[in-house]
Amino acid sequence: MPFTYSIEATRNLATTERCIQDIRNAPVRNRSTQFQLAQQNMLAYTFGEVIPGFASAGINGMNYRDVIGRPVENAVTEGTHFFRDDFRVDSNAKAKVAGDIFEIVSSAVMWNCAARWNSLMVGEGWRSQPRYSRPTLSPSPRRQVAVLNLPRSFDWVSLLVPESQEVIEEFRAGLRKDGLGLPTSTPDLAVVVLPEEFQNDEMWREEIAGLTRPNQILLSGAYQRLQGRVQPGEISLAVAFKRSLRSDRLYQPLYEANVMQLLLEGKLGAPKVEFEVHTLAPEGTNAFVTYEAASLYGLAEGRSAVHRAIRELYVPPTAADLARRFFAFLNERMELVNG
Amino acid sequence: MPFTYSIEATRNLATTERCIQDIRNAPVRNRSTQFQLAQQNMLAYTFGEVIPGFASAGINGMNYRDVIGRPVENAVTEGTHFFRDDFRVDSNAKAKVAGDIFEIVSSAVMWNCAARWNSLMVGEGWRSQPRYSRPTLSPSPRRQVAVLNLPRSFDWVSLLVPESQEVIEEFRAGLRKDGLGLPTSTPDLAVVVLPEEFQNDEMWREEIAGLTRPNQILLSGAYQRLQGRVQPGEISLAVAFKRSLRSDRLYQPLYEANVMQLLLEGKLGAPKVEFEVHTLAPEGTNAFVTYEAASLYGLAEGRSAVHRAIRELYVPPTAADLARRFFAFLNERMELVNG
DNA sequence: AGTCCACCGGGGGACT
DNA sequence: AGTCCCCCGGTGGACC
Repeated sequence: MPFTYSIEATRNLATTERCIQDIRNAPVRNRSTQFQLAQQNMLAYTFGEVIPGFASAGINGMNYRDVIGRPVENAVTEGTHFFRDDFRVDSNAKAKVAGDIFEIVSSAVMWNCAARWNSLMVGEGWRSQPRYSRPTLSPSPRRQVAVLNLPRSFDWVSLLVPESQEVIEEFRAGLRKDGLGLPTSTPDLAVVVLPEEFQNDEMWREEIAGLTRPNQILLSGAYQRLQGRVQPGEISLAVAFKRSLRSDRLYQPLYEANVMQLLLEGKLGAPKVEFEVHTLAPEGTNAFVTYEAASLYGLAEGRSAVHRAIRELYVPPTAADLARRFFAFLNERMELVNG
Repeated sequence: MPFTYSIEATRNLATTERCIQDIRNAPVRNRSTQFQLAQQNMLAYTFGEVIPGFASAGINGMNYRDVIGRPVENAVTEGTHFFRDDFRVDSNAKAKVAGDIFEIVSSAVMWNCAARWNSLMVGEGWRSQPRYSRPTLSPSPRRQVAVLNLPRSFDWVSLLVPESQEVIEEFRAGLRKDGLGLPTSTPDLAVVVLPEEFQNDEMWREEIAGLTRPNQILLSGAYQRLQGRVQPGEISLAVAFKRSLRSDRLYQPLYEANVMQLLLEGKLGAPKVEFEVHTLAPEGTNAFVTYEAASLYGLAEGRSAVHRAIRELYVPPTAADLARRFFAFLNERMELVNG
């Protein structure tokens, strides 16, 4: 399972493990798709033994856009190898898969950061390979975190402890009388304080070696373990991943950040909700301006401590930069948690 | 310029007027586009003598999705005629053009509605062809409206009179001190009260006969005439057009409606801002739920008159339905304007 | 010629 | 097998 395409590795794959699935004889109803980009196989192929930022110096310091582009590149090489001139995938297929890969790989990088951080927090010291500077915050098992890659269709409110969900439910019940609502959806990823009952579990301190299918399932299913167990102030960071930007595609995170701030800060007394957006291709400067928008709830309340809805639009140059930045964030933000 | 593809009509077009432009020998830098869907030519071809809702009964009552799909259909027919197997356009090209056509044609329907409405308002009586039921509001020249199809990159604040822009600017100046902002963008269309200085102009009462290029320019440039001349309470309706929906593509209108409500209702004392979304393919019911969201500004203020940010997600069955609904809206909303 | 803007439909996977 | 979810890149035109 090489990061760099290998004809030998490809040859050894069972057809069900290949990156390209030929569905010309088993078409999906109402679609003309001939070949599918098997996203999970692609991740296992290219990142089966590699988590960027926790791999070789070459990969850790490689342009992150190129790293994220590699699975599609490898898949296209495979498809061309097996199907020659017949091979074709729609640009929308590549777009969909590239977007998911950016999200899943970045989540894996942050998962490993969290594992390393947690290991420091329980007093195991600071792992040295690959080298990142040691955080300065004084270690405490209560300052461990969980990185949750949230699934499609998720509702971040379901992470909260029942009492907090109840507060939100009552608020909504009041709105419903007037035919109103305040539906919540989700960021792509949430970093939360690891609940007390998990603070001795080793799994939260184990760095994964690659995105094999079992590891994919571990990461994508992790959120289920924490549903109903997070205090409002323990949602430490929310992230939206967008491989590239368009001016019309900026608003789901901006709106959701506003709603989270209204509910968590306004109704549940949580500290500032940190919501950021990651991209590899901002395409101009307009997005940075859009994301200077003040959080509407704070504005309306006329509070003194008004802040942006989106804390930052971040363009990771390399996986190592992403990791460094996340460590720095944890070092600062986790000070809020009593050690 | 037929609504139904005509080989004769196509044959008579100069190559610059054709719906398909062959750019294989003049490629756009960094693009692989071979044939362009000349959107403005397509509108002139299919709708050059037709404004749905103001045309024959067959077109007025035709499934609006099919009406809106016709320009691309005709263009593909033309392209296949001239270029046979060489002809290909990316689905993203069709997507872009179909979206713009939905916006421009719907704006034209509403433009003609406004013309008919205005004619009634200045005492010229109610035009009878095609037949729509006569509004009941007592006519007044001050109750005329302008339908503005707003361009890309627009800022709706620029419509407002200088005093109101000044209020917003001061509010923003306060935010800027904290590194914050509250940028505004735009709905696709705004219906505003026709300013006094235009209330005798005939152009606002003239129904257009079709989307010839000059008429396209008239409609798309109309907003320039009203910039700086609209009172905050005179933005009667804002519309976002989305030919089809996806759950991630709902939020620009939702967010912008919230910002408009904060600024117009909250800072400028305007009555309820009516912002709606039109689509031809909602794809499930989720969007209807998302758009039940209460306006965040009203919520935070704890005002009594909280309302939805988006008043309605509307799926026009036919152009005639769209026209009828707009007349009904005007009949109700324009009562707010002193006659 | 170059840059920016905002359009949306074809998607792989989760779930039923 | 059917439905839903949320991914984004290729676009025609405006403006420079």
